[in-house]
Amino acid sequence: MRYGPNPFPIMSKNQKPSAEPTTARARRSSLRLTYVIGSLDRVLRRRMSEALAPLGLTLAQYTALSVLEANGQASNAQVAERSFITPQSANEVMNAMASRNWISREPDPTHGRIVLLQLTDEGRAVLRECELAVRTIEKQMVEGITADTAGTVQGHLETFVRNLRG
Amino acid sequence: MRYGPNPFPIMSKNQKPSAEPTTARARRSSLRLTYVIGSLDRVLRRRMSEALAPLGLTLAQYTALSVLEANGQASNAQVAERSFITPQSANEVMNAMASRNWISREPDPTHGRIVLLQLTDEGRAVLRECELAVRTIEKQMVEGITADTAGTVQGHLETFVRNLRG
DNA sequence: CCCATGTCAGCTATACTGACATTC
DNA sequence: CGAATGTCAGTAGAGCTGACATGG
Repeated sequence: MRYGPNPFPIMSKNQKPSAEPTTARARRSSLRLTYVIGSLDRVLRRRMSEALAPLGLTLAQYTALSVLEANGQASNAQVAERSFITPQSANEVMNAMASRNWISREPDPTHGRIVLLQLTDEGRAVLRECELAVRTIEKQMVEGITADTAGTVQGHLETFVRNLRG
Repeated sequence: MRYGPNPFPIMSKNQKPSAEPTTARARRSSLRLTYVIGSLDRVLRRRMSEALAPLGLTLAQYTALSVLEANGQASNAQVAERSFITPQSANEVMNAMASRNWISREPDPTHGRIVLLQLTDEGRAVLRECELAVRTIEKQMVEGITADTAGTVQGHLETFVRNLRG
């Protein structure tokens, strides 16, 4: 089975088309919010990875670049926190990106242990290309709802994250 | 570093507390919706896995059980579709659950190749326990917003999934 | 001393691609 | 034959835990 752009026919042919329609719909809508979030992340992750692959980076790398741009400058530990991964994992991602000259590493002047990470011009250029690709996907995703509504949804999701963090 | 309930101080001590506040906030809110979705899924996945581990199952298994309950009966291929994984991956999950007597497998009377999967009573019981645990997390997640709003958000997310699928 | 940070190493989980048989 | 399904492999990459050094 293909997992490209159009791979998911919801119903296979030999499934009864509408056995117990009410019950089935009631059941489906009772699927937990957590399930929907997981599903969305799955599809999104697949689509984004596909879009980023031709540009030569992984989703984790794109995330790290985004975090760095949003913060201007950050330690590896900070990037890890905001990418929701361990510092060790973040470190690996950073190694890959440093070797491509997408990020620079310089010691924090106020703290000898910390290494400050920052986007290079080259990294910024790559990031811009990525955002073009991602924006297309995001646009398709929110098709049919207003930008305002999308913003509201995003706000709620951010609340969810905060609530779960403690 | 711990990754439990309270592990994420957003700012480390030696970061300038509010350098360029306006710009910083503008930047943060410009973080893509995709990033927020990914973050939420990460945290949620961690929390749910932690909650399910004591019950003896993985998140993938819980998802499969949920899908089976929502559909009553399904082939492995169908479960795979709705779990957004490949049939091969689904098969592995199903093997684990069949060996624990959480699901039953019987040949489809109308199609010799298809194996219909179904929850056993035991599987249903386990699923109920899981839902208790998950409900707690979900409740914490949506704290502060009404059930109605949560439903609206879920509706939008479902639209997102549909839009991305094609 | 304690804690945070960075980072090397090995491991595990998960889901993937490939290949093949079977059924209609 | 072609399409869908099930399933046995092997693989790959992502992230984790452990361990250790270092700075404040």
